[in-house]
This record gives sequence, structure tokens and C-alpha cells, in this order.
Amino acid sequence: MAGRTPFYVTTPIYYVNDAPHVGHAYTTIACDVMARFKRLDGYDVKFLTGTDEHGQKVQKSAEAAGIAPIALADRNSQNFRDLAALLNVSNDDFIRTTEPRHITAVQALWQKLVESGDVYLGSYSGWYSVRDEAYYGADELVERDGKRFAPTGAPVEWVEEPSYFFKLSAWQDRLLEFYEQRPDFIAPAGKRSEVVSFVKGGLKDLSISRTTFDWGIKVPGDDTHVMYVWLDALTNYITAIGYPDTSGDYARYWPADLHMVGKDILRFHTVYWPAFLMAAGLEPPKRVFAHGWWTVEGEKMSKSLGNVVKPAELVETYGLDQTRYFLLREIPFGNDGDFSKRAMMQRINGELANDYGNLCQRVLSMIQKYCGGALPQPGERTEADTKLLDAAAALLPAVRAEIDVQAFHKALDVLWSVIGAANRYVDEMAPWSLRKTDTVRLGTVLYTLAEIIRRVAILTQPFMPQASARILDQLVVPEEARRFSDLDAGVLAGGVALPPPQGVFPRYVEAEPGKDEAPGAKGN
RNA sequence: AGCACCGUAGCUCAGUGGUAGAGCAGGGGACUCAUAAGCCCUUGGUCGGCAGUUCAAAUCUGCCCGGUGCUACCA
Repeated sequence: MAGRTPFYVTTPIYYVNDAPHVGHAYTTIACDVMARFKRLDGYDVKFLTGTDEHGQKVQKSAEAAGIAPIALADRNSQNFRDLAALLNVSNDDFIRTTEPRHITAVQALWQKLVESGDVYLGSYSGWYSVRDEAYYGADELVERDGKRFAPTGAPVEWVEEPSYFFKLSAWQDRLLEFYEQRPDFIAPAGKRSEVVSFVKGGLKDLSISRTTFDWGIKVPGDDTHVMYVWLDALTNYITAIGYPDTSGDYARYWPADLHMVGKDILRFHTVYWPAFLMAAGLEPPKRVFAHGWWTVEGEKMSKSLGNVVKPAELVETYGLDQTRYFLLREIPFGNDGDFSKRAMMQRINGELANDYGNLCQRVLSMIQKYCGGALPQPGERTEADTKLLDAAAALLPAVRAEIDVQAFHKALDVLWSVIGAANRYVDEMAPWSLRKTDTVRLGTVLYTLAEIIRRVAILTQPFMPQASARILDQLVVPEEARRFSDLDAGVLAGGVALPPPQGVFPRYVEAEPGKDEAPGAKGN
């Protein structure tokens, strides 16, 4: 434990007013790959996800449903727990902002901000639409008949409510200095420029409390206010490691190595959050990565279009590991991308079934048929064997470098380059011919291939834990010998009996409606 | 409107001064261990347009056209 480097990765906490969709799954899976990779690579990993449960929207939804806000939060928070389980996500903790530990942490952080002089009582004012429950900027309004209306057509009125403010304006220079010193703090690089330019444009103080609703954490010493959601929500990252106790897990895991976020909440994580933390005398996180959005078959995902992709349907239709693979392989991480059935099928069939799955299958089958089901003993190596083995040995540092910058697509690309090389090696060596001419050489070739597959499968574990495990099972690699340190230390031993091969990545064949029904039969 | 980024083969993208690349899709071939998989070969682009700098530009500069993002309280 003492010798292991800590690694702390977080998903955003998901808002309980939302139903889980592929976007949530995407963020969570990306973090899971980070967490699994780092664990296998010997790190002491803390992986946090959870739910954000306060705010006016939740209060309103609960009222509409005729239940208490906490009842709504309980129910919907569970949906996100279920999602994590569905996706085989390895989070170490699941935080809820309604938990006592979080309330304690947020109030403690508030006190720190008060003590540092960064909080003052003022009033928040603006053009408010009761109908939309939202404030609008003066420039957004339309004036008709001497009255002002929101872009939505709703009437607005000038309202003013008391509010505590955070002196964000005082942190502009220190934030810019921070970005300057830490060029990797915001990723991808393009997003960093946006944030820097935003901050350079000047910062206004931030309203951090509200009096118009009460579903939130009370401001210490002023029960008429609840904290504004972002202060509440962002604090979850330190709540989960024990804050305000800064000795134990906090000392070990903070600052977080990576906050993974969707691009819509980048600013909150890269401007407000570091400012809050610095004001409280705490360190900002090391890195915030803003990933992109998925469209579906070329269209924006939306409730009104009815094309929202539910993670459970993906897993049901394509399989869990296939879904995990597709999401991280299809688009350069950080970019927006499109989710289409066609692309999914191409990835599953072309890369999982044909390249990876079939490589395993053909090699294991030949061992089964030609070697009586026992892993052969390798003989003398040729240049071709060495070349392939060297390529596989070079995988870990190459993949690690990509994972460290969240280039998941490139990490997979690197792995597939060896899968491709192995498939070419099979054809070049033609074991089906060696079988008749040179059984010693045959043994070396099949052994080499099995060893390549072992190495690849160990490295695909973070992406596809179940499928990788099934491959390693078929090579009789002990469960405790699947860490990255076992890549070199756990080289396969010849002579071991292998079980009959079983396909791991089946081809996806689209069910053709009507095809499997009797003519004239009505479906369902 | 301002600022930033992007526009390269049918599709998704890499390439940032020295004779255009990958994967997928399309076409052809040899093999047969395997999941109608794998392997080999191959068609395809005046690198958005115009002008300039340079011995040399997809790569630098200017302008134009087209697209995207950001421009604070929306969790």
C-alpha cells in the first residue's frame, strides 16, 4: 500500500432529475477504463461516481410527482447505481449529495470561504421569468408594448433576492497564472483556450446561495439560504475522501488526478472549482478532461426526437463489452461523434469478431487440433517470432502513454496493430502446413501466438473486462497473474492443457424483421 | 458581432515546408487454421477557393467561402 502511487479519478455526479442515457454511460465507462488500467498498472486507485440531488428542478419534479424531494432523489439515484452495475463499472464509492458526510463537507468548505473573506452577502437581481423559472440577460429580452419578454415568449419581471456571493472576480489573475503553470490542467487543448479566453474576459462574482427554494444545503448561520448547486455539487469530490478531515484519504488522494466531465460543465470544473479550492487553501485538481457529445444516426439526441439511446438497450442488443469498446474506439476522445447502427456493426464485426476474436479462435483451435489441446513447448525462435514478441512487449508503454492523456482510441489502435501483426504472422507461418512438415516449428509458432494473445488480453482488460477474462481463462492464465506486472513475469508455460476454445466476440447479425417469422404471421 | 478552431480519397481522420497517407467502404487474387473470418494486391484526392512568401506549401501570410465551439449562474 505504502509503495503504491495513488490515483483518484471521478465522474461528474449525475443530476437525479435526468434519466441515464448513453452520455452518462460514456463518461462513466471512460473513467472505468482509467481506473481499471491504473489498478492493473499497480496504482492505488480511488474511483468515484455518484449523484447530484439538490436544486430547484428536483424540488419541482418532486412536487409534481406528489412526493418528497428525498423520495425522488432516492429513486432516481438508484437508477445511476444500476447503470454503474449494468456497465460493470468498478467505482470504489458512490456519493450522494444528500448524505450527511457531504452536508458536513460543504458546510465546512463554506466556512473556510467565509474565513478567507471570499464570501459576502449581497443581492442577486435580474430579469426573471416565473413561467420558465429562469433568469435572462437584458440582451436576450424582447420588448413589446413596453413589456419585456424572454426568448421563450414568457413575460419577465425584475426581481431581486438576497444572496451570498463568492468573490470570483478576485481570482482572475491567480486562475490565469494557474492555467499558465499547468498546461495539462484542461484537456483537450482546444477547450483550454476557451477557458483561458473566458477568464481573460473578466470574472464577475458568483452567486452561491438562493432563498427562493429550500431543497439544498443550508448556509451555516443563515437558514434562509440554501447553497447554490455548483458549490454543493463540486464539493462531492473532496467529501468522498473525507473532507473536512484532511489527514486520511484526503491527504492520500487529493488533488484528484482526473475529473472527467462532459463539455457542458467544463467551466464549472476549471474556473469555479479551482477558485473555490484555492480560496479555501486547498489544492486544485490535476486535470479536467471535457469529452464530447454523441449524436444518433446523425441527429442530436433529444427527448422530443425520441432517439435517446438507453445504455440498457445497447448492452442488450450488442453486448456490454462490445458497447464499451465501441464508445471508446469510434471517436477520438474529446471529439463529438455519431452513434450509428452501421458504425457499431462495423466495429463489432470488423475489429472484435474478425480481428481479435477470430485470432483467438483460430489459434486456440489449432492448438486443440494439432497439439492435442496442450499448449506446445516453444523451440528456437526465428526473427519473425522475435519481431512479433517484441511488438507485444512494447505495448504496455505505448498504451500507457495514450491512456495517460485519455487517448482511448489511440490506445486501442496500438493494441490492434499487434492483433493485425499476429493475424499476418499466422498466414505467413501457415501452421496448417507446418503440422505436416515440422512439428517443432509448429509448436513454436502456436506458442508464440498464444503468448501474444495473453499479452493483448491482459491489456484489453480495462476496456473489456469480461471478454478479456474469458480469453485469459482459455489460456489458463491464473486470475492473480493478470496484472501488467505479469506481462513479463507471467509468460506462458508450455505443456499446460487448454480447454476447448469458445468464441468470445460473436459477429453481430442484425435481426431482420419478418425473416424469422412465418409468412403472414403478425409479430409479437 | 468578437475570439478560437476546422475544411485532405465515398466515410472517419492522420499528416504542419521537400515528390499526398491510414482504417473502413469498393474492385481483384492466393490460401484454408478460424467467427462466410484472416492474408496479399488494388481503384480513388488539382489537400475549400483566390492571391502571396519560398528553389520548394496540404503545411507559412492575406483575403474570400463553408462549418463548429466559446462569449457566466442553464445541475
